[in-house]
Amino acid sequence: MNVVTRFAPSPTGYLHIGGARTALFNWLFARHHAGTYLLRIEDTDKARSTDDAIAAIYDGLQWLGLAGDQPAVSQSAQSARHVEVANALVAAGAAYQCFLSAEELTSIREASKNSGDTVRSPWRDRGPSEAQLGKSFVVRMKMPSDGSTTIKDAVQGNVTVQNKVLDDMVILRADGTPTYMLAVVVDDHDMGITHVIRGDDHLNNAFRQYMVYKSMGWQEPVFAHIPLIHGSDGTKLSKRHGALSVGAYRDMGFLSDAMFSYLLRLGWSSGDKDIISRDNAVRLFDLDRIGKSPARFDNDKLRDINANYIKQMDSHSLFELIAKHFTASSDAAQQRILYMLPLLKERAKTHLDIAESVSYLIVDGPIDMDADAAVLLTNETKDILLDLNKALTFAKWDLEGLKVVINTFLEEKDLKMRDIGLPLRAAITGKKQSPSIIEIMVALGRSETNTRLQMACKLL
RNA sequence: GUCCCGUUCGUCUAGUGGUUUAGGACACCGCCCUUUCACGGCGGCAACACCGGUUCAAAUCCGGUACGGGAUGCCA
Repeated sequence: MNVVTRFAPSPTGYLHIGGARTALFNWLFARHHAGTYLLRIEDTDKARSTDDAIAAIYDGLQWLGLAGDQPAVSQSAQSARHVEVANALVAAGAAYQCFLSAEELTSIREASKNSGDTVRSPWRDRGPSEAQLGKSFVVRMKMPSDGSTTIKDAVQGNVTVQNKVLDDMVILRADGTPTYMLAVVVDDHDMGITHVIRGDDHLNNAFRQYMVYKSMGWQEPVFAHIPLIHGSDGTKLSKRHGALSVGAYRDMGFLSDAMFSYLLRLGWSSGDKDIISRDNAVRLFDLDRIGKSPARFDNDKLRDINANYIKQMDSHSLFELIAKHFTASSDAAQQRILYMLPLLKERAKTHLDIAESVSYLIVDGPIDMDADAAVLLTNETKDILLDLNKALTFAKWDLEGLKVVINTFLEEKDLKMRDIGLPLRAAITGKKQSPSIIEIMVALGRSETNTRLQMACKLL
Protein backbone atom coordinates (compact mmCIF):
# COMPACT_ATOMS: atom_id res chain seq x y z
CA MET A 1 0.00 0.00 0.00
CA ASN A 2 1.19 3.48 -0.82
CA VAL A 3 1.15 5.32 2.49
CA VAL A 4 -0.17 8.89 2.66
CA THR A 5 -0.13 10.78 5.95
CA ARG A 6 -0.94 14.34 6.84
CA PHE A 7 -0.37 16.88 9.54
CA ALA A 8 -3.41 19.11 9.88
CA PRO A 9 -2.95 21.97 12.33
CA SER A 10 -5.55 24.63 12.96
CA PRO A 11 -3.95 28.03 12.44
CA THR A 12 -4.92 29.64 15.71
CA GLY A 13 -1.39 30.11 17.02
CA TYR A 14 2.23 29.11 16.67
CA LEU A 15 3.36 25.52 16.13
CA HIS A 16 3.50 24.07 19.61
CA ILE A 17 5.49 21.17 20.96
CA GLY A 18 2.62 18.71 20.79
CA GLY A 19 1.77 19.63 17.22
CA ALA A 20 5.40 19.36 16.22
CA ARG A 21 5.58 15.83 17.55
CA THR A 22 2.39 14.87 15.72
CA ALA A 23 3.92 16.26 12.55
CA LEU A 24 7.12 14.36 13.27
CA PHE A 25 5.32 11.03 13.64
CA ASN A 26 3.38 11.59 10.43
CA TRP A 27 6.54 12.55 8.58
CA LEU A 28 8.46 9.59 9.96
CA PHE A 29 5.74 7.09 9.17
CA ALA A 30 5.46 8.34 5.60
CA ARG A 31 9.23 8.34 5.11
CA HIS A 32 9.59 4.88 6.62
CA HIS A 33 7.13 3.51 4.10
CA ALA A 34 8.44 5.66 1.25
CA GLY A 35 5.03 7.31 1.19
CA THR A 36 3.77 10.87 1.04
CA TYR A 37 3.45 13.37 3.87
CA LEU A 38 0.97 16.18 3.32
CA LEU A 39 -0.01 19.36 5.11
CA ARG A 40 -3.50 20.71 5.53
CA ILE A 41 -4.47 23.91 7.27
CA GLU A 42 -7.70 23.36 9.17
CA ASP A 43 -9.14 26.82 8.93
CA THR A 44 -12.84 26.05 8.95
CA ASP A 45 -13.15 28.35 11.96
CA LYS A 46 -12.46 31.55 10.09
CA ALA A 47 -12.79 33.76 13.13
CA ARG A 48 -9.88 32.14 14.92
CA SER A 49 -7.60 31.49 11.98
CA THR A 50 -4.86 33.94 11.07
CA ASP A 51 -2.25 34.25 8.36
CA ASP A 52 0.38 34.95 10.98
CA ALA A 53 -0.36 31.63 12.58
CA ILE A 54 -0.06 29.85 9.25
CA ALA A 55 3.30 31.50 8.64
CA ALA A 56 4.49 30.58 12.13
CA ILE A 57 3.47 26.96 11.63
CA TYR A 58 5.28 26.71 8.29
CA ASP A 59 8.30 28.33 9.87
CA GLY A 60 8.39 25.84 12.74
CA LEU A 61 7.92 22.85 10.45
CA GLN A 62 10.57 24.10 8.07
CA TRP A 63 13.03 24.45 10.91
CA LEU A 64 12.41 20.90 12.06
CA GLY A 65 12.72 19.58 8.53
CA LEU A 66 9.05 18.60 8.49
CA ALA A 67 7.75 20.66 5.60
CA GLY A 68 5.10 18.91 3.51
CA ASP A 69 5.85 17.02 0.31
CA GLN A 70 3.36 19.21 -1.53
CA PRO A 71 1.97 22.71 -0.95
CA ALA A 72 -0.43 22.74 1.98
CA VAL A 73 -4.13 22.38 1.33
CA SER A 74 -6.38 25.02 2.83
CA GLN A 75 -9.45 23.35 4.25
CA SER A 76 -11.63 26.42 3.81
CA ALA A 77 -10.93 26.36 0.06
CA GLN A 78 -12.72 23.01 -0.13
CA SER A 79 -15.97 24.14 1.45
CA ALA A 80 -18.06 23.71 -1.69
CA ARG A 81 -17.00 20.08 -1.76
CA HIS A 82 -17.84 19.67 1.93
CA VAL A 83 -21.32 21.07 1.38
CA GLU A 84 -21.78 18.72 -1.57
CA VAL A 85 -20.99 15.75 0.68
CA ALA A 86 -23.29 17.06 3.40
CA ASN A 87 -26.12 17.26 0.91
CA ALA A 88 -25.39 13.76 -0.31
CA LEU A 89 -25.53 12.59 3.30
CA VAL A 90 -28.94 14.22 3.76
CA ALA A 91 -30.19 12.74 0.53
CA ALA A 92 -29.08 9.30 1.67
CA GLY A 93 -30.88 9.73 4.99
CA ALA A 94 -27.62 9.65 6.92
CA ALA A 95 -27.95 13.28 7.95
CA TYR A 96 -30.85 15.63 8.56
CA GLN A 97 -31.82 19.23 8.88
CA CYS A 98 -32.28 20.32 12.48
CA PHE A 99 -34.31 23.43 13.23
CA LEU A 100 -33.71 23.49 16.96
CA SER A 101 -33.30 26.94 18.45
CA ALA A 102 -30.49 27.70 20.87
CA GLU A 103 -32.95 27.65 23.77
CA GLU A 104 -34.46 24.33 22.79
CA LEU A 105 -31.00 22.84 22.45
CA THR A 106 -29.97 24.06 25.85
CA SER A 107 -32.96 22.49 27.53
CA ILE A 108 -32.43 19.20 25.67
CA ARG A 109 -28.80 19.20 26.83
CA GLU A 110 -29.92 19.90 30.36
CA ALA A 111 -32.37 17.02 30.28
CA SER A 112 -29.85 14.61 28.81
CA LYS A 113 -27.36 15.47 31.48
CA ASN A 114 -29.89 14.44 34.11
CA SER A 115 -31.11 11.32 32.37
CA GLY A 116 -27.71 10.21 31.13
CA ASP A 117 -29.08 9.80 27.63
CA THR A 118 -27.32 11.18 24.57
CA VAL A 119 -28.46 14.50 23.17
CA ARG A 120 -30.94 13.80 20.39
CA SER A 121 -32.77 16.27 18.22
CA PRO A 122 -36.44 15.51 17.54
CA TRP A 123 -35.74 16.51 13.95
CA ARG A 124 -33.78 13.34 13.29
CA ASP A 125 -37.08 11.47 13.02
CA ARG A 126 -39.00 14.06 11.04
CA GLY A 127 -39.28 13.91 7.29
CA PRO A 128 -38.20 16.62 4.86
CA SER A 129 -41.86 17.55 4.44
CA GLU A 130 -41.88 18.97 7.96
CA ALA A 131 -38.99 21.32 7.23
CA GLN A 132 -39.64 24.86 8.43
CA LEU A 133 -39.09 26.82 5.26
CA GLY A 134 -37.31 30.10 5.76
CA LYS A 135 -36.06 29.21 9.22
CA SER A 136 -32.39 28.58 9.77
CA PHE A 137 -31.18 25.09 10.41
CA VAL A 138 -28.04 23.09 10.88
CA VAL A 139 -27.33 19.72 9.33
CA ARG A 140 -26.58 16.90 11.74
CA MET A 141 -25.35 13.38 11.25
CA LYS A 142 -27.92 10.76 12.19
CA MET A 143 -26.05 8.37 14.41
CA PRO A 144 -27.28 4.79 14.79
CA SER A 145 -29.13 4.23 18.04
CA ASP A 146 -28.12 0.64 18.58
CA GLY A 147 -25.19 -1.64 18.01
CA SER A 148 -21.59 -0.74 18.62
CA THR A 149 -18.60 0.40 16.63
CA THR A 150 -15.05 -0.84 16.99
CA ILE A 151 -12.07 1.04 15.69
CA LYS A 152 -8.81 -0.81 15.28
CA ASP A 153 -6.45 1.92 16.35
CA ALA A 154 -2.79 1.34 15.55
CA VAL A 155 -1.77 2.77 18.90
CA GLN A 156 -4.75 2.30 21.19
CA GLY A 157 -5.71 -1.16 20.00
CA ASN A 158 -9.35 -2.11 19.54
CA VAL A 159 -11.63 0.52 21.00
CA THR A 160 -15.37 -0.08 21.11
CA VAL A 161 -18.20 2.31 21.89
CA GLN A 162 -21.94 1.85 21.93
CA ASN A 163 -23.43 3.74 19.02
CA LYS A 164 -26.14 5.23 21.23
CA VAL A 165 -23.60 7.41 23.03
CA LEU A 166 -22.61 9.08 19.77
CA ASP A 167 -24.24 12.47 19.41
CA ASP A 168 -25.68 13.77 16.19
CA MET A 169 -22.82 16.08 15.41
CA VAL A 170 -23.35 19.20 13.36
CA ILE A 171 -21.76 18.95 9.94
CA LEU A 172 -23.17 22.14 8.40
CA ARG A 173 -23.63 25.27 10.47
CA ALA A 174 -26.67 27.54 10.27
CA ASP A 175 -24.74 29.78 7.90
CA GLY A 176 -24.18 26.82 5.61
CA THR A 177 -20.47 26.43 6.32
CA PRO A 178 -19.04 23.00 7.05
CA THR A 179 -17.66 22.08 10.46
CA TYR A 180 -14.34 20.45 11.14
CA MET A 181 -16.03 17.11 11.85
CA LEU A 182 -17.23 16.88 8.27
CA ALA A 183 -14.35 18.64 6.56
CA VAL A 184 -11.70 16.44 8.15
CA VAL A 185 -13.32 13.29 6.80
CA VAL A 186 -13.97 14.64 3.32
CA ASP A 187 -10.48 16.05 3.00
CA ASP A 188 -8.77 12.97 4.35
CA HIS A 189 -10.73 10.90 1.86
CA ASP A 190 -10.17 13.24 -1.08
CA MET A 191 -6.46 13.53 -0.33
CA GLY A 192 -6.15 9.76 -0.19
CA ILE A 193 -4.91 9.74 3.39
CA THR A 194 -4.24 6.14 4.39
CA HIS A 195 -3.09 6.75 7.98
CA VAL A 196 -4.49 9.37 10.29
CA ILE A 197 -1.93 9.96 13.03
CA ARG A 198 -3.14 12.61 15.48
CA GLY A 199 -3.54 13.46 19.16
CA ASP A 200 -5.67 11.15 21.26
CA ASP A 201 -7.99 14.02 22.08
CA HIS A 202 -9.52 13.02 18.74
CA LEU A 203 -10.10 9.40 19.66
CA ASN A 204 -13.73 9.99 20.60
CA ASN A 205 -14.23 12.04 17.46
CA ALA A 206 -13.01 9.15 15.36
CA PHE A 207 -16.20 7.25 16.08
CA ARG A 208 -18.37 10.12 14.91
CA GLN A 209 -16.23 10.61 11.83
CA TYR A 210 -16.32 6.89 11.16
CA MET A 211 -20.06 7.20 10.48
CA VAL A 212 -19.38 9.67 7.70
CA TYR A 213 -17.01 7.23 6.03
CA LYS A 214 -19.54 4.43 6.33
CA SER A 215 -22.46 6.54 5.12
CA MET A 216 -20.51 7.66 2.08
CA GLY A 217 -19.29 4.16 1.39
CA TRP A 218 -15.70 5.26 1.78
CA GLN A 219 -12.84 3.18 3.09
CA GLU A 220 -11.79 4.62 6.45
CA PRO A 221 -8.08 5.21 7.05
CA VAL A 222 -5.99 3.48 9.67
CA PHE A 223 -6.26 5.56 12.82
CA ALA A 224 -3.36 6.08 15.20
CA HIS A 225 -4.23 8.23 18.18
CA ILE A 226 -1.11 9.25 20.01
CA PRO A 227 -1.09 10.47 23.62
CA LEU A 228 -0.69 14.16 24.21
CA ILE A 229 2.46 15.68 25.67
CA HIS A 230 1.97 17.01 29.18
CA GLY A 231 3.80 19.61 31.21
CA SER A 232 6.30 18.76 33.93
CA ASP A 233 3.47 18.53 36.48
CA GLY A 234 1.54 16.02 34.39
CA THR A 235 -1.23 18.34 33.32
CA LYS A 236 -2.03 19.43 29.81
CA LEU A 237 0.67 21.62 28.35
CA SER A 238 -0.19 25.28 28.82
CA LYS A 239 1.40 28.68 29.10
CA ARG A 240 2.29 28.34 32.74
CA HIS A 241 4.65 25.50 31.82
CA GLY A 242 6.84 28.04 30.06
CA ALA A 243 7.70 28.00 26.41
CA LEU A 244 5.36 26.03 24.20
CA SER A 245 6.19 27.06 20.68
CA VAL A 246 8.82 25.38 18.61
CA GLY A 247 10.15 28.81 17.70
CA ALA A 248 10.75 29.64 21.33
CA TYR A 249 12.97 26.60 21.68
CA ARG A 250 14.91 27.57 18.61
CA ASP A 251 15.41 31.01 20.14
CA MET A 252 16.62 29.43 23.37
CA GLY A 253 19.44 27.88 21.40
CA PHE A 254 18.17 24.37 20.80
CA LEU A 255 19.29 22.65 17.62
CA SER A 256 16.76 21.37 15.15
CA ASP A 257 18.26 17.88 15.24
CA ALA A 258 18.20 17.84 19.04
CA MET A 259 14.58 18.88 19.10
CA PHE A 260 13.79 16.22 16.52
CA SER A 261 15.57 13.57 18.56
CA TYR A 262 13.97 14.60 21.84
CA LEU A 263 10.45 14.83 20.46
CA LEU A 264 10.86 11.44 18.87
CA ARG A 265 11.65 9.82 22.22
CA LEU A 266 8.62 11.38 23.86
CA GLY A 267 6.18 8.55 23.55
CA TRP A 268 8.18 6.43 21.17
CA SER A 269 11.19 4.24 21.80
CA SER A 270 13.54 1.82 20.19
CA GLY A 271 15.15 -0.17 22.95
CA ASP A 272 17.61 1.81 25.00
CA LYS A 273 18.56 4.31 22.32
CA ASP A 274 18.29 7.89 23.48
CA ILE A 275 19.80 9.81 20.62
CA ILE A 276 18.60 8.82 17.20
CA SER A 277 19.63 10.42 13.95
CA ARG A 278 17.09 11.37 11.33
CA ASP A 279 18.15 8.52 9.08
CA ASN A 280 17.93 5.95 11.82
CA ALA A 281 14.61 7.34 12.94
CA VAL A 282 13.21 6.87 9.45
CA ARG A 283 14.55 3.35 9.37
CA LEU A 284 13.29 2.37 12.82
CA PHE A 285 10.02 4.24 13.17
CA ASP A 286 6.92 2.18 13.66
CA LEU A 287 3.44 2.89 15.00
CA ASP A 288 3.41 -0.05 17.38
CA ARG A 289 6.38 1.34 19.29
CA ILE A 290 4.32 4.35 20.35
CA GLY A 291 3.37 4.31 24.02
CA LYS A 292 -0.20 4.77 25.18
CA SER A 293 0.39 7.04 28.14
CA PRO A 294 1.13 10.77 27.97
CA ALA A 295 4.75 11.86 28.34
CA ARG A 296 5.89 14.86 30.31
CA PHE A 297 8.08 17.46 28.73
CA ASP A 298 11.46 17.63 30.48
CA ASN A 299 13.69 20.57 29.76
CA ASP A 300 16.76 19.02 31.40
CA LYS A 301 16.64 16.04 29.10
CA LEU A 302 16.25 18.26 26.08
CA ARG A 303 19.28 20.25 27.19
CA ASP A 304 21.29 17.08 27.59
CA ILE A 305 20.38 15.87 24.12
CA ASN A 306 21.21 19.26 22.72
CA ALA A 307 24.61 19.15 24.45
CA ASN A 308 25.28 15.87 22.70
CA TYR A 309 24.58 17.41 19.32
CA ILE A 310 26.70 20.45 20.14
CA LYS A 311 29.64 18.17 20.97
CA GLN A 312 29.32 16.49 17.59
CA MET A 313 29.37 19.73 15.62
CA ASP A 314 32.50 20.83 13.80
CA SER A 315 34.01 24.14 14.81
CA HIS A 316 33.15 26.03 11.67
CA SER A 317 29.46 25.18 11.73
CA LEU A 318 29.36 25.99 15.40
CA PHE A 319 31.13 29.28 14.81
CA GLU A 320 28.52 30.28 12.25
CA LEU A 321 25.79 29.55 14.74
CA ILE A 322 27.25 31.60 17.55
CA ALA A 323 28.67 34.41 15.40
CA LYS A 324 25.17 35.86 14.98
CA HIS A 325 25.12 36.67 18.65
CA PHE A 326 28.17 38.93 18.89
CA THR A 327 30.46 40.97 16.73
CA ALA A 328 34.05 39.87 16.80
CA SER A 329 36.30 42.91 16.85
CA SER A 330 38.98 41.43 14.62
CA ASP A 331 40.13 38.48 12.57
CA ALA A 332 42.33 37.62 15.50
CA ALA A 333 39.26 37.38 17.69
CA GLN A 334 37.67 34.99 15.24
CA GLN A 335 40.79 32.82 15.22
CA ARG A 336 40.83 32.73 19.02
CA ILE A 337 37.25 31.55 19.14
CA LEU A 338 37.86 28.91 16.52
CA TYR A 339 40.85 27.69 18.52
CA MET A 340 38.82 27.52 21.73
CA LEU A 341 35.64 26.03 20.27
CA PRO A 342 36.58 22.36 20.81
CA LEU A 343 37.05 23.17 24.48
CA LEU A 344 34.02 25.42 24.73
CA LYS A 345 31.59 22.98 23.19
CA GLU A 346 32.48 20.30 25.75
CA ARG A 347 30.99 22.39 28.50
CA ALA A 348 27.93 23.90 26.81
CA LYS A 349 24.33 22.79 26.72
CA THR A 350 23.41 25.15 23.89
CA HIS A 351 25.36 27.29 21.46
CA LEU A 352 23.94 30.32 23.25
CA ASP A 353 25.86 29.24 26.35
CA ILE A 354 29.01 29.51 24.28
CA ALA A 355 28.10 32.82 22.67
CA GLU A 356 27.46 34.31 26.08
CA SER A 357 30.70 33.08 27.62
CA VAL A 358 33.31 34.23 25.12
CA SER A 359 33.39 37.97 25.75
CA TYR A 360 37.08 37.72 26.69
CA LEU A 361 37.89 36.24 23.28
CA ILE A 362 35.98 38.81 21.28
CA VAL A 363 37.64 42.02 22.37
CA ASP A 364 41.21 43.20 22.08
CA GLY A 365 42.73 45.12 24.95
CA PRO A 366 41.08 45.74 28.32
CA ILE A 367 38.24 43.47 29.28
CA ASP A 368 35.22 43.86 31.50
CA MET A 369 35.92 42.50 34.94
CA ASP A 370 33.20 40.62 36.80
CA ALA A 371 32.88 41.63 40.43
CA ASP A 372 33.53 38.12 41.72
CA ALA A 373 36.64 37.90 39.56
CA ALA A 374 37.93 41.32 40.59
CA VAL A 375 38.13 40.38 44.26
CA LEU A 376 40.64 37.65 43.38
CA LEU A 377 43.11 40.31 42.28
CA THR A 378 44.65 41.46 45.53
CA ASN A 379 47.82 43.53 45.54
CA GLU A 380 49.68 40.41 46.55
CA THR A 381 48.42 38.31 43.65
CA LYS A 382 48.92 41.18 41.23
CA ASP A 383 52.60 41.24 42.16
CA ILE A 384 52.88 37.56 41.49
CA LEU A 385 51.09 37.84 38.16
CA LEU A 386 53.33 40.71 37.06
CA ASP A 387 56.33 38.58 37.89
CA LEU A 388 54.82 35.75 35.92
CA ASN A 389 54.25 38.11 33.04
CA LYS A 390 57.97 38.88 33.02
CA ALA A 391 58.79 35.19 33.16
CA LEU A 392 56.57 34.67 30.14
CA THR A 393 58.64 37.03 28.00
CA PHE A 394 60.77 34.32 26.50
CA ALA A 395 58.26 31.49 26.61
CA LYS A 396 57.61 29.42 23.54
CA TRP A 397 53.97 30.39 22.95
CA ASP A 398 52.17 27.12 22.74
CA LEU A 399 50.56 24.80 25.25
CA GLU A 400 53.73 22.90 26.15
CA GLY A 401 55.93 25.97 26.13
CA LEU A 402 53.66 27.84 28.48
CA LYS A 403 53.32 24.90 30.83
CA VAL A 404 57.10 24.64 31.10
CA VAL A 405 57.54 28.31 31.88
CA ILE A 406 54.67 28.44 34.35
CA ASN A 407 55.79 25.32 36.17
CA THR A 408 59.34 26.61 36.45
CA PHE A 409 58.00 29.92 37.73
CA LEU A 410 55.87 28.15 40.33
CA GLU A 411 58.80 26.09 41.53
CA GLU A 412 60.99 29.12 41.93
CA LYS A 413 58.31 30.90 43.93
CA ASP A 414 57.44 27.77 45.87
CA LEU A 415 53.82 28.03 44.72
CA LYS A 416 51.23 25.66 43.33
CA MET A 417 49.06 26.19 40.28
CA ARG A 418 46.09 26.51 42.58
CA ASP A 419 47.70 29.59 44.10
CA ILE A 420 47.74 31.52 40.85
CA GLY A 421 45.14 29.80 38.66
CA LEU A 422 42.14 31.80 39.80
CA PRO A 423 43.76 35.26 39.78
CA LEU A 424 45.40 34.49 36.46
CA ARG A 425 42.05 33.59 34.98
CA ALA A 426 40.47 36.68 36.47
CA ALA A 427 43.17 38.94 35.09
CA ILE A 428 43.02 37.50 31.59
CA THR A 429 39.32 36.72 31.15
CA GLY A 430 37.64 38.93 33.74
CA LYS A 431 35.75 35.84 34.80
CA LYS A 432 35.84 33.38 37.63
CA GLN A 433 35.17 30.42 35.36
CA SER A 434 36.46 29.50 31.96
CA PRO A 435 38.09 26.60 30.17
CA SER A 436 41.78 25.90 30.76
CA ILE A 437 43.45 29.25 31.33
CA ILE A 438 46.64 28.12 29.63
CA GLU A 439 44.71 27.20 26.52
CA ILE A 440 43.16 30.63 26.61
CA MET A 441 46.61 32.20 26.79
CA VAL A 442 47.60 30.19 23.75
CA ALA A 443 44.48 31.37 21.96
CA LEU A 444 45.03 35.02 22.86
CA GLY A 445 48.68 35.07 21.90
CA ARG A 446 51.66 36.63 23.57
CA SER A 447 50.99 40.31 23.18
CA GLU A 448 47.28 40.18 24.03
CA THR A 449 48.09 38.15 27.14
CA ASN A 450 50.78 40.59 28.20
CA THR A 451 48.51 43.54 27.67
CA ARG A 452 45.74 42.05 29.75
CA LEU A 453 48.00 41.03 32.60
CA GLN A 454 49.45 44.52 32.73
CA MET A 455 46.08 46.26 32.53
CA ALA A 456 44.55 44.05 35.20
CA CYS A 457 47.51 44.16 37.54
CA LYS A 458 48.17 47.86 37.64
CA LEU A 459 48.73 48.61 41.30
CA LEU A 460 46.43 51.26 42.68
C1' G B 1 -23.18 12.76 35.35
C1' U B 2 -22.11 9.51 30.99
C1' C B 3 -18.59 7.43 27.59
C1' C B 4 -13.40 6.56 26.07
C1' C B 5 -8.11 6.16 27.21
C1' G B 6 -4.10 5.64 30.50
C1' U B 7 -0.92 4.22 35.19
C1' U B 8 7.24 0.70 35.61
C1' C B 9 12.55 5.02 39.49
C1' G B 10 11.27 12.56 40.33
C1' U B 11 11.24 12.46 34.45
C1' C B 12 11.71 9.76 29.44
C1' U B 13 11.59 4.75 28.94
C1' A B 14 13.37 -1.02 28.36
C1' G B 15 10.35 -5.10 29.53
C1' U B 16 5.22 -8.69 25.15
C1' G B 17 4.23 -15.15 31.39
C1' G B 18 9.96 -17.96 33.54
C1' U B 19 16.60 -15.08 30.71
C1' U B 20 15.03 -9.72 36.20
C1' U B 21 18.63 -9.16 42.81
C1' A B 22 13.22 -4.99 37.07
C1' G B 23 17.90 -2.54 32.58
C1' G B 24 19.35 2.33 30.27
C1' A B 25 19.15 7.77 29.95
C1' C B 26 18.14 12.68 32.33
C1' A B 27 17.95 14.87 37.14
C1' C B 28 19.96 14.37 42.12
C1' C B 29 24.06 12.71 45.66
C1' G B 30 29.22 10.89 46.51
C1' C B 31 34.21 9.81 44.85
C1' C B 32 38.07 10.36 41.11
C1' C B 33 40.26 13.68 37.41
C1' U B 34 41.40 19.01 37.94
C1' U B 35 44.03 26.03 38.30
C1' U B 36 38.01 27.27 38.34
C1' C B 37 33.35 25.89 36.22
C1' A B 38 32.22 22.19 33.25
C1' C B 39 33.34 17.65 30.55
C1' G B 40 34.73 12.68 31.45
C1' G B 41 35.22 8.13 34.60
C1' C B 42 33.40 5.26 38.74
C1' G B 43 29.67 4.50 42.32
C1' G B 44 24.95 5.59 44.89
C1' C B 45 19.72 6.89 45.56
C1' A B 46 15.27 5.55 43.21
C1' A B 47 9.77 2.33 40.22
C1' C B 48 6.03 -2.28 38.48
C1' A B 49 -0.80 2.76 41.67
C1' C B 50 -3.96 -0.54 44.83
C1' C B 51 -6.99 -5.05 45.66
C1' G B 52 -8.53 -9.62 43.94
C1' G B 53 -8.33 -13.60 40.16
C1' U B 54 -6.00 -17.04 36.29
C1' U B 55 -1.27 -19.88 36.35
C1' C B 56 3.62 -24.36 38.70
C1' A B 57 5.16 -19.14 37.58
C1' A B 58 2.55 -12.32 36.48
C1' A B 59 5.43 -5.77 35.78
C1' U B 60 3.57 -8.79 31.76
C1' C B 61 -3.22 -12.08 31.17
C1' C B 62 -8.42 -10.97 33.44
C1' G B 63 -11.77 -8.16 36.83
C1' G B 64 -12.54 -4.22 40.24
C1' U B 65 -10.91 0.29 42.91
C1' A B 66 -8.15 4.75 43.10
C1' C B 67 -5.86 8.54 40.59
C1' G B 68 -4.80 11.19 35.94
C1' G B 69 -6.22 12.58 30.95
C1' G B 70 -9.79 13.15 26.96
C1' A B 71 -14.76 13.59 24.85
C1' U B 72 -19.63 15.08 25.72
C1' G B 73 -19.58 22.65 21.14
C1' C B 74 -23.19 25.68 15.08
C1' C B 75 -13.93 24.93 18.35
C1' A B 76 -10.44 22.20 15.94
